Formats: sequence, C-alpha cells, structure tokens
Amino acid sequence: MSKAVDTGINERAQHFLKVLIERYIRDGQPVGSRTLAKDAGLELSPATIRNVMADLEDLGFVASPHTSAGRVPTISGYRLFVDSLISLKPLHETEMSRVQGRLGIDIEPRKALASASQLLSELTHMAGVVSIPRRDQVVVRQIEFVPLSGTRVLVVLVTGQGEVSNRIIETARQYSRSELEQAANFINQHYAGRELESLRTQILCEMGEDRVQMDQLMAQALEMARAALSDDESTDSDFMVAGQTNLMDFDELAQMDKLRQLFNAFTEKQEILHLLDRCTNAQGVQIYIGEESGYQTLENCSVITAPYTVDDQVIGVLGVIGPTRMAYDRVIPIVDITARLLGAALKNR
Amino acid sequence: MSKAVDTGINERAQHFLKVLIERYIRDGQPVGSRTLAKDAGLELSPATIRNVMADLEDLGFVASPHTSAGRVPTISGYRLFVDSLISLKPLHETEMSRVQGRLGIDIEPRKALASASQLLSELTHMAGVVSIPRRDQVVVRQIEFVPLSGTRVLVVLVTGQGEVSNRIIETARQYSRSELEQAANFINQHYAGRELESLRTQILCEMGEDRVQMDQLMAQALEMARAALSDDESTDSDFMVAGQTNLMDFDELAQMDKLRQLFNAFTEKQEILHLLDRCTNAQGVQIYIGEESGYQTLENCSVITAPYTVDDQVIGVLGVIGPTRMAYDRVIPIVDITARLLGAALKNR
DNA sequence: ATTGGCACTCAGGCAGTTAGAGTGCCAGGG
DNA sequence: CCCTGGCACTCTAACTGCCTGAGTGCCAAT
Repeated sequence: MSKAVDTGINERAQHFLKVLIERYIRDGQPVGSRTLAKDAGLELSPATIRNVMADLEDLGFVASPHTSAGRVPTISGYRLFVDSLISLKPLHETEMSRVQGRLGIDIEPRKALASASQLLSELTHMAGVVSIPRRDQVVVRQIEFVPLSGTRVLVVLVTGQGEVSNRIIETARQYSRSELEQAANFINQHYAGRELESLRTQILCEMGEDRVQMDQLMAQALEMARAALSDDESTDSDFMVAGQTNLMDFDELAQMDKLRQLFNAFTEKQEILHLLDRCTNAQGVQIYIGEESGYQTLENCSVITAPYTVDDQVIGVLGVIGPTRMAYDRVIPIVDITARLLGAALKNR
Repeated sequence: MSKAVDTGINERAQHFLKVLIERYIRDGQPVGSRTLAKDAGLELSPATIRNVMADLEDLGFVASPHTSAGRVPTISGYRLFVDSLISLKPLHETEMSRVQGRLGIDIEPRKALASASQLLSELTHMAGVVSIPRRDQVVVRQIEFVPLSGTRVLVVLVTGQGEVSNRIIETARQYSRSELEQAANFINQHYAGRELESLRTQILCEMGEDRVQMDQLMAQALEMARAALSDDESTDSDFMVAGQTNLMDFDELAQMDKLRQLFNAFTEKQEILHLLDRCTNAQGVQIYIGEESGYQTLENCSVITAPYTVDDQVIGVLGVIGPTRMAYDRVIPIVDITARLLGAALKNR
C-alpha cells in the first residue's frame, strides 16, 4: 500500500511520473524516453520507458505537444505529483534567517504584510500576494469621535493590532465636543475588546430591544456607533502584491494577451480576492493548478496559498502566483513558513 | 516669418514633416515618398518629396530604419512637431461630458484623483498617472490628540480638503485626556489654517525664541506638534497609476525586458515621482519625448503632464505615459482639460 | 516483462529565391 | 532654379525546399 489514492498505475510508473515532472520543471523541455531512462536511476532501456509513458498518457497524466516531442505533465499529472509524489525541500538556512529577519517581531502590521509579500516574491521569483485582514475580524480597542465642521463627525478606530482607521460620518444634529467625548467613553467602556463584526451586530440588536431603558446619551452613542460601523467600505477586503513583473520572465506566460489579462486581474483585484477568500476556510497550504482555480485568467498559472493565523484564528491568506511549471517542492515550504512567521509577527502587539 | 524657432527648413519642408509625422502616428509604418506625396495635398511627385526628405534627414528630424524603408520621426522631429507644427484636436463633446461627469464637484479628494487617472487612461488608451498632493503643501484645518496605551499618542490631522491622516507618536511622559485636549485647542487656535510646512517651521522657530514667555501648556503643545509633524513619512510624495496594462498593446513596447523595466518603474515609484516633481514648477502642459525625460526606462516613451491647481496654487501633477508614437494632438488637450477639471473638483471643499 | 530494431513524424535551422517597397542620383524640361 | 521621370541599387519579408536530430509506436526476439 503506497499512497492513499488508487491512481490506476503501479509504483514504478508513479516513480517515472515523478522523475519526469521534476525534470520538466527543471528545464521546461518535453521529456523524452531516453532522457527519462537516464534520470530514473533504474537500469531500463528507453523502449521500456516508452511503454510506461504511453500508459501514463492514456491515463491523462502526461501529454505530448506533437508526435516527436517528449512528454509534458498535464494538470492531473501535476495534481497527482503534488498530492502524493512530491518530496518537499525545506528552506535553506540562509533563506530561513532572511525570512525571520524581515518578519521580526517588532514591526508594524502593515509593514509586516508588505514584507511578507515581498519575501514571497523574492524567494520564489514569482508574484507574492498577501490578503489584508478584514476589519470586521479585528478587535476594536478604542473608538473616538472628533467634531468637524457642521454635522460632520470624524470617527477614529484603534484596533487591537495598533492599526488606526478613520472615517467621516454625517450626524442628525450638531454635537458638542463633550457630548461626543461622553459617547465615545460609553462605547469604549461597554464594548471595547470585541470584534468589530460582533460589536456591530450587538449594537444593532440592543438598539432594537432595550429602547425603553436607554437614556439619551446611550441612544446617541449607539446611533453614532451604528453610523460609524455601517459596512460599506470597511468590509470589502483587499490584498497586496509584490513582484508582479517577475511573471514576465516565464516563457509560458510570454504572450501579451494572456499576460495582460493576468495583470489586469491584479489591478481589478476581485477575482484574486475571491480566490484568496476561498482559501480562508481551508487550513494549511492549498494548491490550485492551472484551470483548477476556476478562472480563465489563471489558465497557465498555479496558485499556492496558506492562511495565516493569530492565536489559532485565521485572519488572512498569503500565497504565490506563478506558472503551472513551478518548483512546487521549494515553493510549498516557502509559503508555509512565511504564513507561520507572519502570524507570529502579527501576534506580538 | 512662420514660427518662433528657426529650424533651418522652409515652410514647405515643415509641412511635409507635419504630414509625415501625422501619418506615422496613424499607422506606425515608416512613411515613403509615394505615400507622403499623396497625403501632403500639394501636387508634387515622389521624387521631389525624396529630396525634401533627404534634407529633413540631414537635419535630424527623420531617420530611416534601413535603406529601402520609408522615414520615421526622430526625437527632434517629434519635438519640432509638438512645439510648432501640431494642430491640437479639442475633445469630442461626449468625451468632455464624460470627464465632467466623473470629476463632478461633490466628490472625495481621494476618489477624484483616482477618477482622474482612470479617465486619462481610458481616454488615451495609455497609462494615466496622478501625483498625490504632498501633505506639507496642504492647509491644516484641525489637529487632535488621542491618548493610547502608555506614552503613545494618536495624532489626527484634518486638512483643508477634508482629508484625514493619522500617526502615532511616543511622548516623554503619559498625558491625560484633558491635557491633550488643551494642547490641541492651543494649536488649533493659534495655528489652524496654515500650510503644514509653514506651520512646522514656525513652531520650531517659536520653540527656539520665546522660550521664556511660554507657560508649561504651550511648551507641551508645541513639543507634541513638533513630534507629530516631523517629516519622515508625511513628506514623501506618492502617485497613482491607472491603465498600466494598456501599454502592453503597443508594438514598440512589446519586448519583455523593456516592458518589465517600465512596469518596475511604476512599482518602485521614485523615478516617476522625480519626473512628476520636476513638472510641478512649470505651468501648463509639459511634454517629455523619449530620452528627454532623462530616464533610461522611458526610452521609447513619451510623458505628457500638467500641474493641477486650486486657487492658482499648484498642488499636484497629472499626466499620461505612452509610446513616443502617440496621438499628441488628442492627448495634449485631454491632459490639459483633465488637470483643469481635477483642480476645480478639488476646490469645492 | 524487457529489449533492440526499424519505419515514421515533426520542429527547427539553413540556404536560396522572389516580390515589393523605397532610395539616391542624374539628366532633361518648364 | 525647381521639378520630374527614369534607372540602378538595396534591403526586408515571405516563401520554398532540404536536412538533421529527437522522439515515437510497434514488432519480434529474448
């Protein structure tokens, strides 16, 4: 019993597939029977290999671009490879210390995210992406109201991670500075330390229920908080990219129209955002090979992601985007480690 | 006496140059004598045209890629063209109303900038850039200090345009909420309405001079303001891009290495930033053709910029980046108008 | 089951040819 | 003096045929 899945091929064939894919990933040329015979280690003639390769082709794990070229892995080939054949290569020490250095503990959250995406792109020579944690999964530490001109009020929100965000709301009437201060005090005393999302729902709930017992101050404070937390822009998530241009170096992405689509996907954001969102739920490294992601745009690309967590709670996803022909054995550990260390870096606050 | 500059060529030759460049801009092919003879309107034979073209080549306004190709404009050719030959094409009505619609008066400054760059890229099918106004050229309307944990104080700065920015400073000792409030009051009363830059220098100055007469409150307030306004990150300027990928459609930029350099320039920002900065001082539309910009990266590109102003004061620059072979006659008015309307949109606040 | 042998296929590189576009120059004409 | 037609020349781009190397599939022998 070798691996979990029954692939319809014996262990020797799997070994050949593994070697073939490793070779193909290395030099990007279709792999022929002669080459494979040498690489495989076993003392077999090219002719034998040919038979095996024909089988692998029938099962859809490899394909040949034309009659007299070698074989190239298919999507299913890669899939089998990453699922059960691959031998992961741990990071080199120098790489490891580099990641640790750049994701040191005493770093602003925003910068940590930037470093992470930068690191991913540098280590893999592909594009690194890091989703920016959604505000509503974030702990509210403190809220402040500052009067502006007229009925406009500036709301300042300080999160548990030390990030600050502000927004301007219109109120029904003009409030004095001290009124606003009282309102803020009220909210801070009663609700600080909650997640934004739960805070929002609870406030809405209490406004519905206990209307009778509320004094005017409470009512005002809650109304203000409601306006401040209403979810138009604070909810929509975002991500950062680094090393986009690395993708231009890969021959398989060298056609302008494809490349353009891909780059547009980065600027329009929502497709990628969807994809990253999907990965939030899974745990550990996830891999989408080529069309598996479900986006036309990522046809010739693979995406490797991992959620990053603080106190065992997923707060975001990071990953790498590159051509299907990528060094999975190196990239997977890189993504894995980076996610862990980013989580750690965000914790110390 | 035709135009201001003596170019060493008579009016007829200038006319031919104009027609040649217009033609070349239209279809990107080297223009031959036969074609030019037809296009020029005058009843002249190709042979005559050839003589003129030879002159133009001697003077460096055109060049031929190889013996039996037509002529192509050189940098100096384009320069002469945009300086004295060009006939600008005003925006089409539909375009005009589109710009007006998207830069309507009641719009957040941030969004106005985004719209402007978007518009530029859409109308020209090239890349649109808009510099983000530097904070220190901006009027301070209001400042607030909010106590955080320990000695950390959150500084909130409201600008004349209604933008809000915040930053966290470390203070020498812990301040109470009311102390901070008094300090803010003091600053607001004495200094509101100034430009950030002048405010900063004045505060530093007063701290030096009148030390004697200051009571403790004033001293604290000024010290805090100094810390808040010290210029590490608040000064460094930034810009936004739209339609980067449009550049991938131009044949003249189709080589991956060039394109990559160009895209990197967009992400690394500082080169472009320099260039935009330079344009701040000039007034009206400015044009850099090819190597004129002084950047290797922009070798095959032209940059057309215009500063945008509020109350006759320049607060930023916007522009378009595209291949040297671009429709200058259309693009120049587009940049011009967009700058004016962006200025107008930012004024109403 | 493995292997060597053989016929077959295909891409890519090299050389040669041709057609077309355009040039420069010159000598003749208004 | 400026313009023009004519002519020889040059260069590119596209097509052609040819050849080689790499690789395959199949078959018969071990």
